[in-house]
Amino acid sequence: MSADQLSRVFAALADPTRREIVSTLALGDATLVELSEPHDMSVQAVSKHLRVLEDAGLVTRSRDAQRRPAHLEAEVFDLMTKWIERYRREAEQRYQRLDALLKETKPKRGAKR
Amino acid sequence: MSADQLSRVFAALADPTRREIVSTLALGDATLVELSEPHDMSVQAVSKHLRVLEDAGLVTRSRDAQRRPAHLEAEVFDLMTKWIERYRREAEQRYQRLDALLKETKPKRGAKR
DNA sequence: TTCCTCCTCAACCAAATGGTTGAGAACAAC
DNA sequence: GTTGTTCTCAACCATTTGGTTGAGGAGGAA
Repeated sequence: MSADQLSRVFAALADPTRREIVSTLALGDATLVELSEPHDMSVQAVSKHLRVLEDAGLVTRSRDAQRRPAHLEAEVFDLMTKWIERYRREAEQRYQRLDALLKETKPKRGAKR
Repeated sequence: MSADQLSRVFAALADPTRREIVSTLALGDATLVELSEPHDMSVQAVSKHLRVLEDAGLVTRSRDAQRRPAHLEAEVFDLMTKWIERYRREAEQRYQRLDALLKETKPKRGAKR
């Protein structure tokens, strides 16, 4: 929906550490310390990454005593794929039209608006 | 392929201005000034955005006198969709397995590695 | 109670990001 | 030639980002 959320989702996945977190969570929910173990950085740093994923709506967190298990929200991926597919399809169609055109005539691309 | 390029592609699309540029280019190649007109910022600023898209491999540029028409490269989108689809599918499968499991027994999630 | 684990908050820092202005190269047109 | 357009480069600035350390709250276990 909002351009803002789309921006946050793309920005969240632009970081390799956060993509690894996502790939871990795809295998099952996990706590902060569990998510931190594979990474060579402080727990606080991973906590910040998790927060970014949460703000983007890619991750939700529940409560289990002092633990806060993180859970991957797969639906948000659809936001991206829809956006991507739209422009990929347009670009491909345009490419095919151009291709067809080239087979007939030698067009002079009129650049003006 | 490289995690680096994937990071650059996601980062490039995290900005609304750059997404608008992509959506414009999906309709056809365009020069810098043409791309700048709709945006309330300097040509140099748009040039920087275009550079980011270029570095991510989303855009290529040709040469026409002093003009440098930008062209959208649709193939790069596949990089993203492949990455996304992979984890979306995993997460969905896991969800369905968990769902099936819940219908049989009451499982205690063993959090330890 | 005391102790240990999990997590968060705050302050700080260096580097990257997104914008600006000004100068100038390359080229077409007059 | 001069003039105007397109684009790039460099310097600068404010804000954001991605990390650190230190302190401390909440809660289970001894």
